[in-house]
Amino acid sequence: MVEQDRARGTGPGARERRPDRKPTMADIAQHVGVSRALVSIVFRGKEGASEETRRRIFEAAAELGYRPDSLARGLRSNRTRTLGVLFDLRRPFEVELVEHMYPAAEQLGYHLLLGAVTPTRGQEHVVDELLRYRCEGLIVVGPDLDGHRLDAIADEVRLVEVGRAVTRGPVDVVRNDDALGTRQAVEHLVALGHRRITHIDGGPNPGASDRRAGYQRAMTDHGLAGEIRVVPAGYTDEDGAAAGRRLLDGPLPTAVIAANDQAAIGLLDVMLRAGVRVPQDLSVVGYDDSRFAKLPGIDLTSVRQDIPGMADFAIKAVVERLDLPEREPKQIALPPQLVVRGTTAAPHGA
Amino acid sequence: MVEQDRARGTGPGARERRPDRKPTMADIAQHVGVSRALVSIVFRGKEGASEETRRRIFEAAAELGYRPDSLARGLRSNRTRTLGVLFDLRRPFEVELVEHMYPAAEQLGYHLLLGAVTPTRGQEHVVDELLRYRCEGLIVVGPDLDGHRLDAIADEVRLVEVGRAVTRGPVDVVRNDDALGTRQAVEHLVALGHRRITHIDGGPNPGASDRRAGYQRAMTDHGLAGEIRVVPAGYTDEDGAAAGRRLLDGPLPTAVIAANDQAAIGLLDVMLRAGVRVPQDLSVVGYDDSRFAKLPGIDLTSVRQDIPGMADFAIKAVVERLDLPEREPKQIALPPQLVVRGTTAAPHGA
DNA sequence: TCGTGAGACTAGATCGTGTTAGTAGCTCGA
DNA sequence: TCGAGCTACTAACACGATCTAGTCTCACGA
Repeated sequence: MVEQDRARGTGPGARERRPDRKPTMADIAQHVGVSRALVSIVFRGKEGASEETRRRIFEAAAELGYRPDSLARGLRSNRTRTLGVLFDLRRPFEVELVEHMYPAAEQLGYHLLLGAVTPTRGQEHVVDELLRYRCEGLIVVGPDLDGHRLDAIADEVRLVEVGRAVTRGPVDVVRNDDALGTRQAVEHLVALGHRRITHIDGGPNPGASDRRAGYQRAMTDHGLAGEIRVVPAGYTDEDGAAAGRRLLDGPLPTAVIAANDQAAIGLLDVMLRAGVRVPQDLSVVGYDDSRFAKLPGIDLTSVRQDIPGMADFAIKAVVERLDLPEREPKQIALPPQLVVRGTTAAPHGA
Repeated sequence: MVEQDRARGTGPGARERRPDRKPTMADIAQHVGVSRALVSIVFRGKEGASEETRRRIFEAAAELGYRPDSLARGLRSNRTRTLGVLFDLRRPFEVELVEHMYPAAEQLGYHLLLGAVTPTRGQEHVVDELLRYRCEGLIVVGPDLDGHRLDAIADEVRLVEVGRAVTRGPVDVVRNDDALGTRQAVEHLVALGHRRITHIDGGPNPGASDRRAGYQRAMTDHGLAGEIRVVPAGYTDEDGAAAGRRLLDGPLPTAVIAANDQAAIGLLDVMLRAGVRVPQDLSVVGYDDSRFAKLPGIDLTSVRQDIPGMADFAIKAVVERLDLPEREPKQIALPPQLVVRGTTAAPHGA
């Protein structure tokens, strides 16, 4: 049997396996006395092996400490069942998103290959790395790449973008309905009796323009177009603090909606130091419902993005396009939810 | 030439490459008119190819959009140059550690394969997955696995543990010198004039017992053995808040050292609500120097672990053991650094 | 007795690369 | 003229799995 000769050592002492080499299917085959192909059949759960043989093969595998080789499997079968996820480790929002992708992928029988963008590794670099590992699909969280580059990537692999508003080409897109989030914030405040509601703007950051537009439209819809006021800022503590100092120069509004939690926290700090009581003198709403918002000392009313929903959609979208190659790409914006905590209340005069 | 016939289509129209198949070295070889082996030589930068041929091969590769296949490469060469990293996505400390591992690995020519532990994927599961991808080394951050299991893993692959205090077996270990951190905190407070310094304990959590021991020894060394007081708590906001409420029942110390930042923040909140001024009435020190500590509204004095140092050591340790198989495993504890912010000051009476 | 079909199993090609052993062609010195 | 030693290159096997196209055995019906 040529098959069996391959497994090293037909000479004396052939029985023992080399301790420095990891066992392969050939080792199991030899141990059980069947062909390598049959071992493969058993491991893939295909029919064509007797119950008795299945049992013996599994036993031998356990005894030898066999572990299937993903590289060989992927190479031969052209199906790695692997999805690449490109994200930024420094953004807690993205990390949380990734965390929720795991169970979704697992349920559909796919693995996740994480590609972290860091200061030393740009998105371009990470995409390249992921594709070398033969990901079948790619999920790009918060893409920085320009449209042309993304088109080129979509040409090579199924692509899903998370968090980008406008896209063309054969790409699924899932994002938060940012405008709806600030609208919810406005409506919450209006219901409490507020009218003088100011928006702390997020500048050029992702989602910021939609958040601003949502604020403006909601204000207008409630007959408060005359009260619209937007203070330019950004997504950092410092941006929020600077905006807070600017607010203190003039007459205070009764409520502010910040573009995100960080900015809200920076603003909160400035206000508290200036003796402005929150929520009695000023209501504050953040955006993201981050871990910071939940801290006992902060307890910030904030807009929560549907992270599990986005993760789930992203995974299902790639897998669907893998299974049904001609499926049309979908673009979806999931509704966020306002989480009311301690920084909002009825205005003083109400 | 048998070699060239393998590249599909020797019949009419053979020139065009199939758009649905990714180009391989064989395609480049055919395009340039050399053997596949030579293409491999050029890509690996080995000698044995003329400058002219090198140039033509690189040109063809660029033109065809060739991308080396990591699976095939790893399979054949038995060198994946990949290090598996097992960590918990929900722990910002570990995420930050991983972030710093990237440049260290890159510099040594290794890739990182991230294996995230989540509620649905235990450490055992993740280790298995990483080994299937033929990682050459494994870095386990905050291992939960018992010693026997880790020994078994160390038998299959080079292993480095991050953050575990005691281990045996052929394993490198890098951790923070937790005891030194609390000692630094004690010395900072003593220098400010404090004597009644209480420790908010971390319970059974990783590092907590060392932090407690460091506190106790440092107090004793400064002749304050009689002032030692330990309040049982944990690593969460709630633990810290509960400890704070207990403290309020008796006479307050002038300073507390919490086992981590979260607990410190929970405690801070309780104190501020109770009208205790920080740092005038009570100094508070945290541990970890997390993002929370840096928030403007919190501004917590805290002990910073040397995250870049730990990441660097972990990567270098695995790679060294890969290059020099007989190198003795090292165990190291890196010194932390106290970051003084706004929650510590001289005690009231001083 | 023979053909047929199903069940259990195997041989050999194959995925894309790395690697070893070799060959063709050239120059050079004896 | 020969062999040695170089450079530039090629053929063929290997890695560990999957997959196609079989083979062998046995039972069954005609």
